Amino acid sequence: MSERSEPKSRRERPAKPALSRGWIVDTAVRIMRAEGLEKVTMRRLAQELDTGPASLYVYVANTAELHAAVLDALLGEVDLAEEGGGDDWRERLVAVLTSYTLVLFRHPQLARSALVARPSGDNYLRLVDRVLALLARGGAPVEQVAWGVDQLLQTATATAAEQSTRDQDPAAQQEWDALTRALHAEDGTRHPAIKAHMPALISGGDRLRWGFEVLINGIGSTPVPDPD
Amino acid sequence: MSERSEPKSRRERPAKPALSRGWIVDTAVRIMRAEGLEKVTMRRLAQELDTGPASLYVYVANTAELHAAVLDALLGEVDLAEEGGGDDWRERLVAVLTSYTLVLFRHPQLARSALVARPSGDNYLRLVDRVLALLARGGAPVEQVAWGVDQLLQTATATAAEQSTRDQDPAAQQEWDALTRALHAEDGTRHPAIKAHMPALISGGDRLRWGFEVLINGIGSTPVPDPD
DNA sequence: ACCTGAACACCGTTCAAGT
DNA sequence: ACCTGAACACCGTTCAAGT
Repeated sequence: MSERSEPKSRRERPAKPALSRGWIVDTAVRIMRAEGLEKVTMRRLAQELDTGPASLYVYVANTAELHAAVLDALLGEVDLAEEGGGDDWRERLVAVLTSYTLVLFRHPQLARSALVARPSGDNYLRLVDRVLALLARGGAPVEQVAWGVDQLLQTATATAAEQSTRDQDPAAQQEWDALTRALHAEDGTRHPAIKAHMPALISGGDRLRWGFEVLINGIGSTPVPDPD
Repeated sequence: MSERSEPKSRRERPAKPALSRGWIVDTAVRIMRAEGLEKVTMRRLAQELDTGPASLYVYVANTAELHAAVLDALLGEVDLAEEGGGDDWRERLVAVLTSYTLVLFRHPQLARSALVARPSGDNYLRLVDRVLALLARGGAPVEQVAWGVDQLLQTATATAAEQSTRDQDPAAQQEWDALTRALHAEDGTRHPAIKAHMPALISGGDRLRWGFEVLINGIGSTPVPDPD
């Protein structure tokens, strides 16, 4: 009874919480999970938080910074493969990188923003530290390990950015279809090498894993250039 | 005299050319060179072509397709290293990949759109064919060569996408500064591996070349997985 | 077939004014 | 210090109507 008589405005949105960076980012993550990153706009976010867009600028510098914060929050889901399994560093390393890639896969457009504005948050640092440690177990020189981590994470991010948008965006799917059609139509007069490599050029298979292994092998066997 | 008496409208924009896909793309390239890809919008382009935005949709499906067309036009600038130099396939391959990366570097935001909507135009096919042919000279199995090309071009594209926006976008620069600061501040308690690899983690040097060499070595020595 | 004006449904960001 | 309404300066895309 007394509940029924409460003012309507108090019951609709129970105790609108005070604005804060944390609350803003949490809300942004929620919108992204439900509707995708493209809906995480300042205006939409403000609407969700029951305020005007200008209010958000007290806590967030701009849209890019907001997206970076959302990304770091998500990196908490990456499995660092710290327990279980054998002690094969290669297997563990591939597992961590695959986990990272899958997280980005699940949240499509985020991978693209990761390529541009590299995260510098806690979760990203943990990931970098872990990949460094595993790679170092292979016995490669420190310079190669240090530069290699960059390459490994970049490949993972780029792969996710490429694939993920393809799944969502029909236009990107069309572009890919156009490319495979162009490759299939190749008669070998203008592009003999494409013709010669043709079945494999398009074939599936575990390219992600192969890509990581290529890098791990290459990193271990390629000295960094003499700085002179 | 007779010139002076010509109607003003005829002299301002001499013989406004008929709309066509080719003319639209050329104009888009011009705007991009002068002011950057972010200014290549349907509305701005229409304004430049002296028409309304709706008219463009007769020739171009959407903004993404327009950007893809601009990208392929630009790939004409890539040096395929077809003459001169020794006949060291590795050197030539690195030269082609570097040229591709530099073209994307010069036209920042384009690299990002290349990652998402892969070009399927003439110039892209020529590039793929050339990289395939050079890589094949190394004697690696066809499957490894075919899958390797993807990896090489992806790394080049991703590197350009990463670096390039950093140069332009002050926000991206800030993110990078934040990351290097975070790495420097590392005391080793939470992230021992970062601490251990610290000088090299941030050092300069020819990372682009090293990255290509890592891939070339890895591609040659890593068999593709058994498909079973 | 090609072209267009006008509209729909949005954006990010700033700034003067309020509490 | 924090918050806001309102404005500025844009977007992509569609559609009915014209030529």
